[in-house]
Amino acid sequence: MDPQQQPANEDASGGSCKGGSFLCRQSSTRWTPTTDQIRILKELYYNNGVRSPSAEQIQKISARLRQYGKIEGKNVFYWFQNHKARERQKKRFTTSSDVPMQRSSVANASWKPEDPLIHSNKSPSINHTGYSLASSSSAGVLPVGQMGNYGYGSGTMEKSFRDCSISSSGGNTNEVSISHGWVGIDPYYSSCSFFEKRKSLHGALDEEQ
Amino acid sequence: MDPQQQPANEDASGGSCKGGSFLCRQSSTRWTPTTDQIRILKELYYNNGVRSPSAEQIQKISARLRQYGKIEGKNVFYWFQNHKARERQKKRFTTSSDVPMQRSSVANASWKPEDPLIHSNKSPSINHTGYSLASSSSAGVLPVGQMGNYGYGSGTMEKSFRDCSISSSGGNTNEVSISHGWVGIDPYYSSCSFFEKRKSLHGALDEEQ
DNA sequence: ACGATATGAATGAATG
DNA sequence: CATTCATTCATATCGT
Repeated sequence: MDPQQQPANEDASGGSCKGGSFLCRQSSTRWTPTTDQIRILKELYYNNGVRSPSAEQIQKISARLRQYGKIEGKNVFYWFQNHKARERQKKRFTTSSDVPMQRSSVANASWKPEDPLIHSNKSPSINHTGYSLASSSSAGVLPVGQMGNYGYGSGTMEKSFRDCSISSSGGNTNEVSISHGWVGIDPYYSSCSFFEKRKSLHGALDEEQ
Repeated sequence: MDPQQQPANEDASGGSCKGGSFLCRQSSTRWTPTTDQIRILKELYYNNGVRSPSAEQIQKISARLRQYGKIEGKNVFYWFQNHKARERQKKRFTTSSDVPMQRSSVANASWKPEDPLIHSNKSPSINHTGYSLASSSSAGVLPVGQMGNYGYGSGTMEKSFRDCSISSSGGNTNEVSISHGWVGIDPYYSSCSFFEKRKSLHGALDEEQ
């Protein structure tokens, strides 16, 4: 497995606007998360219980993930939405109105293969904890203890922690040296800058900050 | 009762190969529908107009199909998704150089007459029972036929603009449906579209670069 | 054995 | 939040 397609170069906009004629649709501009980005996202999702990050959190997260490749806020937003939705959906298909039973047998082996396991080549004893979005920086704020709600049902209260500053310079979180480099901050230009972002979502937008 | 009524014998597909043809022994990862399963799926698709079964239907369908071989909910789900998508895709090309179809209201049962032809096995008379999808005792279960038949559009429009038609059918409805966002630079662009403004993310999702 | 095609699976992006 | 669409990847199967 490891469907991770080849190292997606972040140039992303590579193809650019399907040249040819007007009508520029950033084709192929679908964000392709890198393994590291996915790893982190899952960490946030499972370890931190983040399910529907708020605008601020989204920004922070995306900022942090940007270290690993191009990414925008909406990507993070959609990622969480999808991940959550799919998890639920899976349950919906498999779990038929099953009465509360204790046997833990048949209830699984159905949908998602669940964590694809991002096997990075890290040492067997990694433990790069403290990666919680919230820790790493200021001394004061610290993870408010995860609401320990992995089992869902917490959906609405995930706004426990507050500031998640992404102190990039701490030089701390560098727990694993990513293998294939290319990370870097690439100056990705959007060829089609006409409507690249400011107007992509629903077209509206605004002023509000 | 024994909900776990899984016909163990089917397992990989061993016994299901009664088609008298090939395909026997393929323990691979991916689900390989048996001829019977395909037959039924197509029946549902074409005869019943099922295109996007909902969770419950999926459960029922998969339960029924399980008689013919191993199958899980997700398989059914994906099957319909793919079938629908591919049919559309295929048609997209077929209808490419044709008169601008007027796209009348496709609000009726009329799945295109193309492809039905389910070449089933040699069995001269298969005769699968009627519809007994309903497996539970509870009432309410009925033939899965939920032909909603939303035509979606055979729109052969250029790319993927969903039809932005304001239902103007003669009058039995007064719903104005518009929503699509995305400002395009396309010639057709004119009506539908625009803001949705949901004040929750947009501002945040968008980020400065 | 390959290469082409069909089709299952996965997931980003949207819409309602 | 549920549902749906589009795209792409992975693999099975078939043709030559």
